[in-house]
Amino acid sequence: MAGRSSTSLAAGAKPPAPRRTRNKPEERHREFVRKAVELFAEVGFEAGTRELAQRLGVTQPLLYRYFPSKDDLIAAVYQEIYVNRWKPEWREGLIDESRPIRDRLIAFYEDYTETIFTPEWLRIYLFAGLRGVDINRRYAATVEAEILRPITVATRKSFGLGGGDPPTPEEVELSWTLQGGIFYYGVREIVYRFPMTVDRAAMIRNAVDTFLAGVGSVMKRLAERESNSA
Amino acid sequence: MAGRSSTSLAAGAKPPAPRRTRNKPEERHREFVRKAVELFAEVGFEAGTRELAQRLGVTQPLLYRYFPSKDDLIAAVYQEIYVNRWKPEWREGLIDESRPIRDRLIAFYEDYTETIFTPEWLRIYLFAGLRGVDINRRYAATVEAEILRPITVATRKSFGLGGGDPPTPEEVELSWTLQGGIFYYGVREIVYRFPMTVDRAAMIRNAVDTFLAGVGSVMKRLAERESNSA
DNA sequence: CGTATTATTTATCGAATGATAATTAAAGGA
DNA sequence: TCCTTTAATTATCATTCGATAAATAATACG
Repeated sequence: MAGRSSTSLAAGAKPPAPRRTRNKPEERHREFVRKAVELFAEVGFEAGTRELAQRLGVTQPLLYRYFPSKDDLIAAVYQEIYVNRWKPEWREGLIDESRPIRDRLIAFYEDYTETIFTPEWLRIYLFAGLRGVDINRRYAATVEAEILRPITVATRKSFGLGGGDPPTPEEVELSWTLQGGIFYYGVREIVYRFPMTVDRAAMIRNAVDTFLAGVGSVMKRLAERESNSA
Repeated sequence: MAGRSSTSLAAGAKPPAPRRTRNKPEERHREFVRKAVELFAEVGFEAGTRELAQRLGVTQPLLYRYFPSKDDLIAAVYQEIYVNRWKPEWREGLIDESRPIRDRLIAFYEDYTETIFTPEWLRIYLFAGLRGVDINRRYAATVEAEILRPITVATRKSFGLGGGDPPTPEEVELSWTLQGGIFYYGVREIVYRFPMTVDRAAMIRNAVDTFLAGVGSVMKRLAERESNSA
């Protein structure tokens, strides 16, 4: 709430009394990034710096005191969303062999979707991917390493298949299909505002159950082909 | 090939001899749309009309003789991609009960992904969804009606479950998960340029097999719950 | 209280944007 | 061949954009 007032002044002739409150740089920095996340999620990265300044109740050149360029501001937005909101406990929960695989998967996807199924997360993610590939490629690499490989290994173990060796690309791709299916539910709901007829929890449960009920036979076939060719 | 020449003139001082070839409006229209698809896929809809004109070897105001505004040009691009490239035979193939469900699904997804797994299709689709929701919502509604409901019905039949009545939302959502999983493979490959380790055909085969091997038990559970609550 | 620091403002630049009006010249028909 | 039509051009306007320089005033500190 630092710096309320804005445009709702009686539409007189004179400039609206330049309110000038002096804030700590750290707080301003955080405030700027937070509002930038909001604005970029709505409009995209073409959103003007003037629009952002107006929403902050601040003049436009002030932004350039905190961020050397608009691209630096965008970089801070990426950091905020895709680094700060990542939870290491996701991986930890998935490799916790004391719980059934089904519980682990459902618990993970319920928490994960709670984090990413927001307009801010999803829309900025899509904007980023269309602007340049590095952010999304790096994020996808992290997801594969920290989420999908653990899921693949845990699933394979649950079917009594070899647990030690690293999962094959084709096995990991099976987990990607589950991940993508759930992800796309969020895109339809949040980004495309498609009228959803099944609630999120039921979707996750059914997707995970279909995956676990079906992936065993495919993994077995892949394992046999692997051992035959070896 | 109407109007070659462009910027590769000897970098003299004088204007590059205004080449003025007169073309039929219909051809120009198609040519403009085709190049607009190309440009918008690369840069997004913020791409300048001057850039487009330059790529066409034409002056910028000429665009406004064929399209009253940039938004009309964008609308023509949507028409070209999401209407003209839709194949009614997709639905026909999926409801063809003379072939096994597995063959139908694999054949459909191989042909469908061949159509949509291009930078033009995918990137413009994502751009469109971030610009406004109507295009994508309408497309998703078409996919659900023409593709996913047939898939759901055919799958249910293949498990000996009731074939007549319309599929429940939860059943359709199961097919959406498959659709989304495959769709997201294309986004990773084409848009994010993620290094793919499994080729498209294998991915489709494994995704469909996992779906068919797993969806039966979930559909049966849904059917039982349905009949119990009735 | 008075002075130094710096957060914030005002003013402005240059480039790029979508769009319009007026002008020019290529093609088709008599 | 001339004349009508209209495709395509040149010239230009009003906005908006990211960014910079200089002026101003709120705070911290002595």
